[in-house]
Amino acid sequence: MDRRQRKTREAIFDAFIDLLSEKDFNQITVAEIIEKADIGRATFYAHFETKDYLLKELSEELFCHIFDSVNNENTEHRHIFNCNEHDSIFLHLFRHFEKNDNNILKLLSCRNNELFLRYFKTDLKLLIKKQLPALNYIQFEGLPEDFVINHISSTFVETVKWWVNNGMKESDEEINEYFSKFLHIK
Amino acid sequence: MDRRQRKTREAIFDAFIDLLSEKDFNQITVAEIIEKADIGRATFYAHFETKDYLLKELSEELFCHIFDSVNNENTEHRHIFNCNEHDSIFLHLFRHFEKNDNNILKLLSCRNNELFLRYFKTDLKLLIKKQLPALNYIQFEGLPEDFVINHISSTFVETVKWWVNNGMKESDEEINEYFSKFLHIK
DNA sequence: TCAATACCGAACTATGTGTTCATTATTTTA
DNA sequence: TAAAATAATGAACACATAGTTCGGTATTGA
Repeated sequence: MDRRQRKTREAIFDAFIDLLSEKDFNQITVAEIIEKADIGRATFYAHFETKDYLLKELSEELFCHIFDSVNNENTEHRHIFNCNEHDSIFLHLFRHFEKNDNNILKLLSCRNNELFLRYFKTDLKLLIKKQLPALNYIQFEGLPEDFVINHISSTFVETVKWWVNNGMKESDEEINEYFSKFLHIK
Repeated sequence: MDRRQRKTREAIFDAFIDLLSEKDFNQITVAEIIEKADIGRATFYAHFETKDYLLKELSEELFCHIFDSVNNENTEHRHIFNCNEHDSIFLHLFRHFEKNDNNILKLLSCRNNELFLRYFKTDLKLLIKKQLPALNYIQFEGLPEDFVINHISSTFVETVKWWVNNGMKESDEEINEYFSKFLHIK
């Protein structure tokens, strides 16, 4: 990818994230984005068809390495996040969030960002579906699998939202305990 | 209220509900609403400041009697819905939904209607908060009350959404069983 | 060096929002 | 039932935002 393209793309993402933490997605205009990113109007539309696609691509970029790190879990990763192979994927995710190494938290917690949350849940469900056999959800036996996955995913997202919106006073282990209590695991 | 006002208001609500089951809230224009409702533009704005307020007032109207019937539960109500005083409030709500006596189901299940769901959850939380002592949530002891209430409310909404979007094949008792399994009650 | 291409910027069309106001129709009340 | 009050009409209006177009300029990669 051309360096100019990379720079422009990055500038748009940065401006957009800034604006998203200030106001609702629907209230953000393209004019504001390009002004903050300091690029031309035509340039914006050369990169993103609409504001919706911008959010979609930003989401994918943000989710990419956080989900990948859980999927392709390896020794290096476990060392960085100080966890062992028996920790649940959810604790891994909470750890990632607490480290706040990217802008994902800012977006997960801001008001009126349901579209972003929907994208997050979609990816999270795929992850849960893959890991489902590893988790012992005997207490949900008899319920349709997609129903259970949706429940776990929703509960996780709601837990993160509550956590962030309450100032993240709890540690990653604590909030994982809370979450586990809801799902009755371990 | 003037009969003309009532008629106009009703026409707007009906047109709006129709459009909401066709497309996203954000994609609906005032022009479409007034065309379907067959009223003038100025009339619309005489009734509702914005499209957002329209949704808010519609929501309140729809929620009003469903939540009231649970709150001011009496013999007549129990007779109509064939339930006894020990049934949980959630079973009551599932019963209401299965009867589908108003348009609430249409709106709860349609895509991209997060604003409506947020209003619903807000009212539902108040109801749950009131009923919380009656329910025995010992398994959630140690967790902040608002966190627990949010969890119950979210789980209920997700259950209803899944139920409706899967064709409501389950009976009200069955879906209430599913829901109870998630919350580990009874 | 040079061809490709990304950016610029300004103008333009199109669409939707919300307001205004004089006129007409309906309802309320005295 | 007549008069006053109120609601609806419809068309025009100003305004904001979206998304496009295009000739000129700057940057890049080979």
